[in-house]
Amino acid sequence: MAKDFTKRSQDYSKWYNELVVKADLAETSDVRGAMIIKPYGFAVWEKMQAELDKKFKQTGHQNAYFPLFIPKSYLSKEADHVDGFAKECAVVTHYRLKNSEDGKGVVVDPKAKLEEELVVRPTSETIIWNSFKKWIRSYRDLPVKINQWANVVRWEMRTRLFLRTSEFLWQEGHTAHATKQEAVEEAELMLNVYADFVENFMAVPVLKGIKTESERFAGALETYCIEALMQDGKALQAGTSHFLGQNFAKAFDVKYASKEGNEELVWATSWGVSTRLMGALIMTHSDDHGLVLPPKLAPIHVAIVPIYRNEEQLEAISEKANALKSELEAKGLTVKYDDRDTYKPGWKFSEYEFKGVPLRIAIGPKDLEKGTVELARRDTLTKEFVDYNEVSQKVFTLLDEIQQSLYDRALKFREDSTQTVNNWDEFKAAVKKGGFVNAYWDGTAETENKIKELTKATIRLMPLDSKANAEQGECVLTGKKTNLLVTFARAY
RNA sequence: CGGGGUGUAGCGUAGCCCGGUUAUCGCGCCACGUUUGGGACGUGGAGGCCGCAGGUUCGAAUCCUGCCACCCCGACCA
Repeated sequence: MAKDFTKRSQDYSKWYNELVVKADLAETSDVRGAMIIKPYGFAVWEKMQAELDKKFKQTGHQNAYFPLFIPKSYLSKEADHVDGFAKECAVVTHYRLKNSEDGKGVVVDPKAKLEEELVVRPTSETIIWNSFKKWIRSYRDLPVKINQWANVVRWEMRTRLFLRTSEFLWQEGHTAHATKQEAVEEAELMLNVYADFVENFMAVPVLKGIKTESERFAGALETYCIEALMQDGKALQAGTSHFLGQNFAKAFDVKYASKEGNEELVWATSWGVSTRLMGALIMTHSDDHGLVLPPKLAPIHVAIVPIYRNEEQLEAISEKANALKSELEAKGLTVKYDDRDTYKPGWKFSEYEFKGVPLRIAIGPKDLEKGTVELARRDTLTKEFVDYNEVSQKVFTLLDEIQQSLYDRALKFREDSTQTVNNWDEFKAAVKKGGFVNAYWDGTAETENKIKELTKATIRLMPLDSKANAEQGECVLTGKKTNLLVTFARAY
């Protein structure tokens, strides 16, 4: 399995592709750009969903479901929005097939052309706001705070498993508020929910900030984002939250009667994270031995492998293993006792290692004699013998430790990979080296584009409070005085 | 959608330049036996429209044309 597995230093993207497939997370499908998420990969995604869903509900949101198909005319109601997505929309034009003339298959029935073509949703603002219009009459109907778990389609030229696929899974939150302040607070709140989740559950440290105008979501006034740094020094946008102002309320004519009896446009937000988080997870923690999963997202916390020479030994070991399994499961862990006799222990060790199972316990004849087990941790690849009576406690301690140490390790990597530069030569060298590069920027799209052209680096984010920054510096490209100290990187 | 590369068994490959018996090897798979503290070994077995469609030829995995898919590098993006 991990034999002939590409090392990160040899070819990082090959390493990633092989890891995703060999760890049984996902595979490519016959449909261009679309992926098949396999049970093991989906189990990780389900853990992410479960935690996020809990957080959304705790912050007052309700789940709902809106159609996959959006009437083409809806999409064009908000000008910036349609501009942003038009180039990557799949369109449904017909609703029926018929047998082909030569009898060898089916063809689209030209008679079954749709009056109005349907767009497969690239995101759902328009169809949701079309409903909000019907739902919202008075200030008493506000706020409306909806989330939906769904698939969306964005026709991509180049795709990579989890990182960019034509169809992907995500959640999209859509809220409507009476005041600007409330909407801005909502967008900021959800950004914090994401950051909290990504850092504490995925053990992936993130920077929080806002996007420049050119990187902003199509139709938003402000896009808040969290950015993570991958091991190859490239940044990955892990989640976004948008303050949409009144753009969609205007486009869909969503007004409410205020307490004072005035007719007012409502204020909007939307926010989402996708299966792309799986890519962030993989590229933050995994190593040349395969996947590394933080305990909070691991579908299997502990794998127990018996080592035996005869049936008698297996029985004695199984008794101990099953007792331990029950004890750990009673405390909420997922434990796999792998007593298959079709694979040898060494093979199983490698398999669980490759699949990122945080802890592995081996029980053999020597352990039976000494009353111990061998406990191995995935993140450090270290092993130790532990008294059987203490192993349960030790497992919990170690899982916490692994969760924390993965985060600490990733944070240290990010800090070591963050540079602050003051002039163009330093900037070029820093971007070439990789990682986050902090530099002053004069605030113009022109300079931003020029920098992107010259170095492939983009502004990943501006600090949340950048507008309040009193410090002055010189733009790294133009030398103009500016107070905008922003973070650049090459990005996924 | 531009430039480059690759398509041979589930996976990785030899053969292709220079056309010619039954398409090579490894891994994996199946059966039986021996094994089991870091990817076991033996014996036997199954598995191929040589990416697809045309063409050249007595004869094509091999030569020609077109198409498709995947990978890498650009443009676009979560």
